[in-house]
Amino acid sequence: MRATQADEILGPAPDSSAVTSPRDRLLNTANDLFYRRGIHAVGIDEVVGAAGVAKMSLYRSFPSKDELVAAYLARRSGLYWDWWDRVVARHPGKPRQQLLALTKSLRKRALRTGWRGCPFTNAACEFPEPDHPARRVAEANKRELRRRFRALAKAAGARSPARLADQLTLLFEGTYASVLTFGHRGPARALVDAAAAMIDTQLRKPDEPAVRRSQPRGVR
Amino acid sequence: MRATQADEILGPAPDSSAVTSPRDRLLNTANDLFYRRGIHAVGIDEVVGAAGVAKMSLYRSFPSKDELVAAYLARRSGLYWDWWDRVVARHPGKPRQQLLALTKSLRKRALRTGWRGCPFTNAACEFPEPDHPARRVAEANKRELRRRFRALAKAAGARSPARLADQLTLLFEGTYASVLTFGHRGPARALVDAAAAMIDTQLRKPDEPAVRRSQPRGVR
DNA sequence: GACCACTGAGACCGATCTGTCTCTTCCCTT
DNA sequence: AAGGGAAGAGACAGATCGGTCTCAGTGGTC
Repeated sequence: MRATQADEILGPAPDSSAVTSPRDRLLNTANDLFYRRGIHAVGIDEVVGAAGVAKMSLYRSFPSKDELVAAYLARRSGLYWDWWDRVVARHPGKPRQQLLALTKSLRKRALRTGWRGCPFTNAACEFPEPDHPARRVAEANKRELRRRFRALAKAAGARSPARLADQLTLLFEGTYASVLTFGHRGPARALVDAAAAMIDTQLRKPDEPAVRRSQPRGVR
Repeated sequence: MRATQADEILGPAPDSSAVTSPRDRLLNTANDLFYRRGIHAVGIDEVVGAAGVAKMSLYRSFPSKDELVAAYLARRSGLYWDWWDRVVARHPGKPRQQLLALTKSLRKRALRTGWRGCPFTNAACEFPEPDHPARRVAEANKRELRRRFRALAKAAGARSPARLADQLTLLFEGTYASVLTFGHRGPARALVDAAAAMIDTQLRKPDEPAVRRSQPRGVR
């Protein structure tokens, strides 16, 4: 009953206390505080206090704050691929439908209040140092994202899978980033239409007429 | 000789010292340090030291660090619109060419090493508080971006200017964000092709065949 | 030459940062 | 019942944070 279907990406609530181990409580609290408020803006004392855990318990489980951050991101990355696999599994053998389903699911997430974009991109924004443990986790997640997009684009028969993958990656990253300044009523609402246009353009034969399937009931 | 043509967005170099006022030196240094390393990661003492300025001179010009950050972003926003206007001015009366020129210029910037995406999005990432002065500047910049995209999309004759504007905003934000984790060899290279596809899809009549103009010499 | 506003230099403040150490309590196992 | 390991509580350290204050120098203006 931890990661429910309604909370596909975010993971369990931060207040699951007492019954779990200090380490789990710390990770839950770190997930909540670091994501909502930013990593630099949240101190160890606050994490420890909100988790209801002694400070020494933190340093018994993690060698440093940086490693706690990396662990928080690593767990979040696992949840992210869980979500991805769940969405993809709904359309087995139909890569085009899988790509569209991913964008639709992300769009739904982006319109929710309280969502603050991609934890990996946000962490990379806060930590420019190339060898920071948090950045390593974030970059690994992004490499995997690009790899999966390429695989799906290739399976869907895109003329240039690498390019379609990069275009979709741009749209995903744009959705993540746009909520930071525009909020949940911003351009993220255009994600599905944009992705559909990209996919159409890449899968249609060059001289084939454009079939504008999502045009009539479009947003705005 | 300050903001040269070769350095369209970034502004003057940080080491323009001595001759300028303490306030200008502080803004130059803040622009360099805050953008490269992040805002929370750079303390007042470091800014003051790198600028070669007394700490009191900072607090004589700015009431707080937050206001220095806001001033840095405000100046940067002005440089951003200077760049925009310059690019747009190259194709007077041709909004479609203007949109494409903007994406091409941004792509060129995105491929440069040392570029670390959008200072406004990055600042918004670091400061989630809704009433932070830096956030206010960042959000104003983004509102203006969206407004300008809508105006250009409308002038270009898009079927749905608001939607095309949002799609292009997504691509811009995606380009900004993607360099944070993928670096300058990441999916940002697909920006121009993606934007061209979006524009094509929106400006072509629904039953018109797709004219894939940038396909033959595409990247990858 | 006197005056004055501005600047640099640096001490200083309280708060907060990450991380360490000690001591006590509690629960589980045998 | 006894023992032991884990965890809570909190003091403590050293560094750094943003911000204030004082004082000496300096360059320009009447």
